[in-house]
Amino acid sequence: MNPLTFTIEKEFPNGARVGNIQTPHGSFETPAFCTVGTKGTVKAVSVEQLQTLAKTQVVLANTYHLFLQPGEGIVSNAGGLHQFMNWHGPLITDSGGFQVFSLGAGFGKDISKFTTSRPSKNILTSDVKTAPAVFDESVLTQHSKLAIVDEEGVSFTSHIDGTLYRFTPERSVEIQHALGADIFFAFDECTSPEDSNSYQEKAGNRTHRWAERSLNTHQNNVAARKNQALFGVVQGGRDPKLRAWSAGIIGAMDFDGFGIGGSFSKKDLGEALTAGIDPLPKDKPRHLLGIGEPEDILLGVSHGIDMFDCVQPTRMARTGTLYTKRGKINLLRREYIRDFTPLDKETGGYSSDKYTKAYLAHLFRAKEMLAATIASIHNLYFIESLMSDIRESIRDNRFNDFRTDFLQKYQQ
RNA sequence: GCGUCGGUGGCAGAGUGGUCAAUUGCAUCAGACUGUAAAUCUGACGGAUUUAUCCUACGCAGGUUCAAAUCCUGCCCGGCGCA
Repeated sequence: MNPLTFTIEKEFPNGARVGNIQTPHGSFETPAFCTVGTKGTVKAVSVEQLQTLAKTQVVLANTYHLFLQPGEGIVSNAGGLHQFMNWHGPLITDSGGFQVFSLGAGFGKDISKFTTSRPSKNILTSDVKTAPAVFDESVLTQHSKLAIVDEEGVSFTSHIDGTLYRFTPERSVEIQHALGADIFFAFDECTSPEDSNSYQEKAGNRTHRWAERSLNTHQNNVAARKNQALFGVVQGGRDPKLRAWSAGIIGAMDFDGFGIGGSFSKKDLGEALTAGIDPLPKDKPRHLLGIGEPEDILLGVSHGIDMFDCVQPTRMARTGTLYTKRGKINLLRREYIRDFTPLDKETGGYSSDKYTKAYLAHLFRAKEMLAATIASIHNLYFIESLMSDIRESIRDNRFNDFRTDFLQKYQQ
């Protein structure tokens, strides 16, 4: 029995599609936004608020973080992550592959999912990418990073206490089995957009081998196979040819769905999607990892992406920025101190008309915790509402118009 | 009244002869953030500006010195102690 059923309700050739995914913990409609709850909590927001106020469909947690704290054994003893965190809806875990990048090549460099327009400082050249024959801890300190990759896996220095740990594809799958999410990801290497094509190819090959190993480990666990779906992750960097290559190889493996990983420059996301989605099987869900600005979601949907996850709505919320139909606003700006209008009347929903900008501006300035909560609920609802509008528009054959209209107002 | 310690930029608080328009924190202003090392980080923060420099500033007024927030004198104000 398959733990995941993906039903496509309507789709356009090589384009947007609407459907739903059933998991052992309920179903969700696609295209879907997966709210990120890295450490088994969506920062500043309770599960009850997610359900009733933010209209959250799916939550995504992180293997690396939960492994470090509290450890997968605790979560497993609690009865799995659903039980532990009291989220009984669809749940996903990410493999820790992104941390290979953010704590490794991207460490301290001002780059994460996208390159910045600013010239990045201290770009390490390919020397650091040379895997040592025998792993030596000093390599980490030598290059001031917390993670380093080799063929077998990745060695991490915990950002919490400096302890050295080792992740392999097998270990990542084992931890994710213990966490027990409905969907989880194969362990991959998220590469830097500043890596050369030859490195992208080398890392891609390794990610493909890791995908195979992740898949084997999962398939050998009969119990886990019944309850958990495994997604493989496409890499390939920014070159469309490499994207297509990686998608062809990962897409041919027996995964339940596919993640599209990597880090981009703003302008080549579209190309990467065009090249990287086509080789994937049409009947399986595609998840664009770590992307969540409205304009990027719309772009992804137009290419046939079914799932997104992103830190952006909650992180922005915590630092004082709200999404509105007319673009993002930073509540810490002087102009909102005396702005007694609702947060975003046009979006509707819980926080949009119950609280004023002046009140939230006050909470942020006073550093009250409730600021983060209200703002997070607002932003999450905004994105959920956008996803819902997107689905409706696909069903009604007017996605392109919707996209144009939305962006025109949003980017004015 | 006597003694003593002190008065520094919006606030707190360093500095105790030149490298001081003055460390740092807070506040303020602006910016960044996309599979969360993030309730975080970056920049600006006396005035003018040809961006080189000039002007005004460390309670007030004088003085010493090539040079004073820093030393001296007087005054004003505050804390503490004794009367």
